[in-house]
Amino acid sequence: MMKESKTDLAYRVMRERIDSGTYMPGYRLVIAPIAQELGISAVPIREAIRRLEAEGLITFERNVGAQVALVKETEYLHAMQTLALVEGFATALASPEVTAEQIARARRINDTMRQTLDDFDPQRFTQLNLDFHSVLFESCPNPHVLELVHRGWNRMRVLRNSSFTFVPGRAHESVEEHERLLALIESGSAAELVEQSAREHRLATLRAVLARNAEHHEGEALTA
Amino acid sequence: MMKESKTDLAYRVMRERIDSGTYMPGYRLVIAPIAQELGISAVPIREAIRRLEAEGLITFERNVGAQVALVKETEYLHAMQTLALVEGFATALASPEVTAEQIARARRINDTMRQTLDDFDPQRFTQLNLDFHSVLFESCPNPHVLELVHRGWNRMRVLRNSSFTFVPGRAHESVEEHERLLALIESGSAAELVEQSAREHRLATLRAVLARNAEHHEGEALTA
DNA sequence: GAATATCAAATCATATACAATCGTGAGTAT
DNA sequence: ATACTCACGATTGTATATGATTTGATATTC
Repeated sequence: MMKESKTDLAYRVMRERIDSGTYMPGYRLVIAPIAQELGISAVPIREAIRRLEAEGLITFERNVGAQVALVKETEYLHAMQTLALVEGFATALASPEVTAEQIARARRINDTMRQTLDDFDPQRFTQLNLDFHSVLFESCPNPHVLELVHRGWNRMRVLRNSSFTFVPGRAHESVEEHERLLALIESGSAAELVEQSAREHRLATLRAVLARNAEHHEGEALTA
Repeated sequence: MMKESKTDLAYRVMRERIDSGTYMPGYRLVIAPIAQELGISAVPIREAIRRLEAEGLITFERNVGAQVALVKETEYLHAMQTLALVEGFATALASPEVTAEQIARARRINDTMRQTLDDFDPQRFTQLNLDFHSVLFESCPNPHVLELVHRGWNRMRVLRNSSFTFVPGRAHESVEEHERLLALIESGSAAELVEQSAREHRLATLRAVLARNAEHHEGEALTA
């Protein structure tokens, strides 16, 4: 087994900290202290930062440095819209290839989601949601599209500790939509229908979050 | 005016050489000689390589190095399929915002394309095609989607000097489809219709290339 | 003769040292 | 008070040197 490179180590550590919220959006990633803490030099840190930048988790400015990406409402809208697009397509591409076993597995996950609706844990629900869709994506033959899906998920991860958290009231509908989506795939529906349905599923979540935030800040109107 | 950083210089030079075909697909990008030639050290070269990798123009393997991306037929299919997806969506998003001036500009470009059909130059036609769609994308409000479009174009650029060149016979249809697309946008058609139409436009090109290559190699069958 | 071990050259990976650049705040003129 | 300049500290950018890994050729064993 090959030892993990320093660059990969730096990437992994920073990535974990962004995911866990240790580095909140806006946090400045200063190279020198991180290098000292990890006991490695600055160069691998720089390369890891480039990588995180390419994935959109952080922003980088020349001679100024890197910071965990800040996400404004329009940014969030655009990211989710894009995610809806690629998830919808990935689901449609996978649809004809999905096996009965995968359907069953996805349905089990969705049942678990339904059970957790009583005492709701956003973190856990989000993870189960990822698992659910991951099962469907297993059969997607186009790795490019899957890569874009993962990019989108990364982008969302940064927001877990921001104001764009999941809307509890939305969870019920989400579970029902999952069920309908499975039925659609099971019955061998046309790709366009599956794509449309999966896309709409994500867009509905987007609209729920935006509506909640609009109430909360009672500020700017927005066109979904 | 800020001086260009060494990393940017290295990126620009390598990028140009990949685009122009000086570095063909499969060409190994060895750091040391490039550094010596440009009169800079290895570190900026490495970072530029990371960036090119993130954009998908080159592949990189640990302790082995980088080479200009090789694209097999299935790879090409997936990349084009993805491009069709994001271009279609970008066009649909832009559609309601497109101005009469932009329509006129796009139509002029398309007219130029029609004129070049007589003595056909793939390189020039491809460029005009990019210009045409770029005009429509000017109004696209979602920068994420636009970024994905550009990623897709980068991916295609590598192929200019491979076996996946444009099919001359396809050019005529392409010009006509452009005209129909403009009419659709002008008449304020529904987003779904525009998206479907723009996506299909790209997929038709994909099918033409695949069909040509299938004849040429008369080898493997493929499911478009 | 085929498979495997050995070694050297090429290349990548990282550490260290120093140069270039940027942001900030004190000081000064208006 | 405001705007401007400048110098300093913090931080990034790059060069050089050295260590680590891969690869391919050659030798060796069975």
